[in-house]
Amino acid sequence: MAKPSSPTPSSDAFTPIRNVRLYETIIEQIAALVEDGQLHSGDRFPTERQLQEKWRVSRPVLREAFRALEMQGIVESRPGGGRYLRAERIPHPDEFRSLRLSSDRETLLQIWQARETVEVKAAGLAAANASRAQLAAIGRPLRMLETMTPDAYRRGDVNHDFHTAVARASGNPVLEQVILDLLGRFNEAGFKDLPPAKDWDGLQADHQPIYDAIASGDPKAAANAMTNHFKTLHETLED
Amino acid sequence: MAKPSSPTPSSDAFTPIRNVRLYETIIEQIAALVEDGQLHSGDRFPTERQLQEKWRVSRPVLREAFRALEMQGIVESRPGGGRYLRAERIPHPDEFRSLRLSSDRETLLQIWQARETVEVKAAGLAAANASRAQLAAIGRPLRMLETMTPDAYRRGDVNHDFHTAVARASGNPVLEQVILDLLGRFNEAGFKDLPPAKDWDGLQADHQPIYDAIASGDPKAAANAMTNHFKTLHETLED
DNA sequence: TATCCGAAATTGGGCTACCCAGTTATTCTA
DNA sequence: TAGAATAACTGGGTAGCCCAATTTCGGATA
Repeated sequence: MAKPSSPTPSSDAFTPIRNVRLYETIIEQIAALVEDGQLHSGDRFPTERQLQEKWRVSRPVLREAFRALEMQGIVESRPGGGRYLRAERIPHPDEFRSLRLSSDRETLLQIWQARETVEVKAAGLAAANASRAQLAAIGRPLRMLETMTPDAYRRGDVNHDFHTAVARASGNPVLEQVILDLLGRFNEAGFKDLPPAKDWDGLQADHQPIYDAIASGDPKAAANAMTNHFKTLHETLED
Repeated sequence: MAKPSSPTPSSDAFTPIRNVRLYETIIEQIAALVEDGQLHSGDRFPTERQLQEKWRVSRPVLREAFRALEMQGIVESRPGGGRYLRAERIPHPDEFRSLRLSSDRETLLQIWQARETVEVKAAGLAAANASRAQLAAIGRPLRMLETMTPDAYRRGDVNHDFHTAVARASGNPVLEQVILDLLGRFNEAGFKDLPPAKDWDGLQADHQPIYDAIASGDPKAAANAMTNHFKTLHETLED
């Protein structure tokens, strides 16, 4: 039974760009389960064997779907004890992809705007909360830049390490994760398409005032310095 | 070969809280591949059969790992054509979980702070960019509140819909997604532990000034109104 | 010689069937 | 009735198979 269910049934005429994977439709089924109110946070899922029969799919695909959700902390699996829902909202499968795949100029600027929003805040918090060790972590990339040859320590890494350190020093792990995520997307989306190290060294100089403001424990100055940093680079982004 | 590799080998004495799944270690292997510089964005992965032999795991677990990464847009699978890397950074398996699972008071406040940061910005942008339809979407939950009985339209939904609409009206999908994510986490983390609708109606009244400011196209006023909203509720959070 | 076409090998998508160890429920015993 | 032994159940993992889409590559053709 359950005829091998061809991955791409007779989809009309021209097959769409991407044929849907089975595990994605399963995730949608799970989402429907939650939205219908049949399942709430903390509840236990039906067993693999039950769902397998209900949705007419094999266990492996079921597990693929649950694994994807599990990695995002939405579902918890207890060997021998069943699976449990841990969230109230199941994200649509291509929610992430849609944003990540678009690497046009517009998206890049949108990421930039989002980054500025959160990183300015983080700089202010860092000025207020940074421990000595965290401050050192912020300064390290800058000193690297002075000491070493430009090529020895890749430029992108300097930038990444600096912003990461500031994010961490904010003392707010949630904010930190948001920043890390945006930073990652930014690098993927179009860092390579940026100025070929034109006045790159000059831009890097922007980092120093930020460090100084944080070091002196002045939140407003730190926020301003970070704002300037983003403003300066924003102009470069529009060459 | 590859002895069934018991899920939990003879882990020393007391087994830790959570025994590691195989697919997680595979993700770490993939991450190592990327960090070692053996693989860059756009490159093609070795085939399932090759990796299966290299890491001594079965194909299903390999696919579980890749699926989890695929859903996050980090990997792309082309049936018959191989798998391709789409990012430069592979997140650690419990990067998400660690934050989502902690639902203590401290985390709740951290989420709150992050939300304030991005939502204040979104309110300002919405005042500048909101279309007529988007403005209507913001006003709808408020009118619902007036018209209907308190129970007919669940309170949590009003709040959720309002903030979601503002986020969308910002015109920045990236910012919108960040807000949606934080909003979701907030609701999961501890919304239920909040005041049992004490002066809830009064708090909802805070939404009106935000709407008015956005409607009148005044970014600063909108940002201020949103800031006040968060400040007011912040006090409530500390009862 | 350059180009096009078709067969063959390759690759991911999916399924069935099986075994294992931890968890939970049940039953039997003291 | 409390407690221990046992059976049933559940997720973790493996092996092997078939299918359809994609590459690859060699041969026929212009």
